[in-house]
Amino acid sequence: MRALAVEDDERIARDVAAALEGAGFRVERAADGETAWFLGDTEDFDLVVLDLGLPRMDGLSVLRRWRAAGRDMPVLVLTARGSWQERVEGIEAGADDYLPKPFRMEELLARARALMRRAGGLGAAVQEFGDLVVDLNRMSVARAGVPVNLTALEWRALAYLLLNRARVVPPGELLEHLYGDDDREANALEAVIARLRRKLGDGVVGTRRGFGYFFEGTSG
Amino acid sequence: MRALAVEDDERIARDVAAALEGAGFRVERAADGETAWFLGDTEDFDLVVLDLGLPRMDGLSVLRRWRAAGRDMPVLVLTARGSWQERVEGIEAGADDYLPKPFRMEELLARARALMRRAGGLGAAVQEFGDLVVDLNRMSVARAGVPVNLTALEWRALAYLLLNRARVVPPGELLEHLYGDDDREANALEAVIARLRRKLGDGVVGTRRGFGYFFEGTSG
DNA sequence: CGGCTCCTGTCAGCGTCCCGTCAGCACGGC
DNA sequence: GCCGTGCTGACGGGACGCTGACAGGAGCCG
Repeated sequence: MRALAVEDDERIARDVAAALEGAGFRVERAADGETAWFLGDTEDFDLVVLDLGLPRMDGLSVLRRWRAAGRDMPVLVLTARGSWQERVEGIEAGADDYLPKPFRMEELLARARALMRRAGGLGAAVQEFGDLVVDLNRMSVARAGVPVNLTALEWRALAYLLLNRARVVPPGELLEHLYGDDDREANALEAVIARLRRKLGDGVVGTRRGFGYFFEGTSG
Repeated sequence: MRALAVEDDERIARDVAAALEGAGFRVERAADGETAWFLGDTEDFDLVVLDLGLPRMDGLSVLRRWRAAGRDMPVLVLTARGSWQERVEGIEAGADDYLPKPFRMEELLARARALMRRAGGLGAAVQEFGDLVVDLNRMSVARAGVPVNLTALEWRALAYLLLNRARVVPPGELLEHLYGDDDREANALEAVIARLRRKLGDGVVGTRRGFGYFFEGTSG
């Protein structure tokens, strides 16, 4: 599964690429319209995430050119919130779906998978780690076949650890991801983790004292 | 393959008819609403291209009457460019797609083909989920054999959840899909969902607190 | 034009479930 | 053994979502 991320804002581009890679895509990146157009025209992608405000060639023009040339891969367009005009133009230009900014990475992934499913491909939404089964679309989890009901906050914490598996996530980072503002006591996070652990059992969320939390792929 | 071209501007009508004939359709023409309605009601067409601004009866009324009478042929509506409102009304009235004027004939043909593919192709217009039967062409629903009368808004909500089954749809996304502008209170959506549920019974529309709504394939 | 029906957004009230806080405890490091 | 870090159970305020009622408005019909 190959994806093309077209976005000139370096920070957003990095996040999008990381999220897509975490979902199993091999990701190519383009920071301007001409590069994007060239890549999309000469190579095959299973998914394109396309920002509209691009240097050198506007995103809509890029999309129109692809469509005119018969390139029919699913394209997810990033638009400014509430700008329905952009949306209409996007749809007319051949976009398959649009996502208003700002958005959460999980939502981007969910829509991307929905697109690919519609396109006929199989959106690999279900990931397994030992006896832990995670459905990123339904936002549901099952342990040893038993479905586990997570709240929104718990889910987002787990998903973040999942996307950043392979490294230890500092509590401050997790706090910022979950809330944004930092008005909470640090203990709030600990409470969330505790509830997560009680629901999921051992061997899922680990602690590295003094550093942070991490996802244990190997279920005990 | 028979097509009906409804358009009062003689020049455009001629072009549309020519394009459709070039694509292999046998084309009938109507220049006013009443004639169009009569033809569409009494004869079978595989495709209708419908302009909105018509003498004697508005295009939207024609469309609504057809749908009310159970005529489910694919209808491609021609609207003024950028008229978001017209588009929404058109879809609510039962249009399958719309095309903003001015347009290139190739685009009309492309959309027409896409419509027919959707209507006749394997995209099985009738889908069943347990004792719930949904006809995507007729825009009709039945539960346990009993037909359920949905309003335009309710239908679009259900259809969107259906199209995006396999994932949880955030309320903001559903709101945007239903309305486009964001002027509505969030509660409007809850009201629509509540009415949907009352009509359909349990086991169709589910809620995931903090995330959104989803379609439950497993009817209880 | 006037009356009727149906649709739908808004409002207020209510129940349920979150989840942040607090206090106390367990454990590891030195 | 002491301290600091992190974990846990309990609890209460509050957010979230559901529902019934109501009114404005659009369409339809006479």
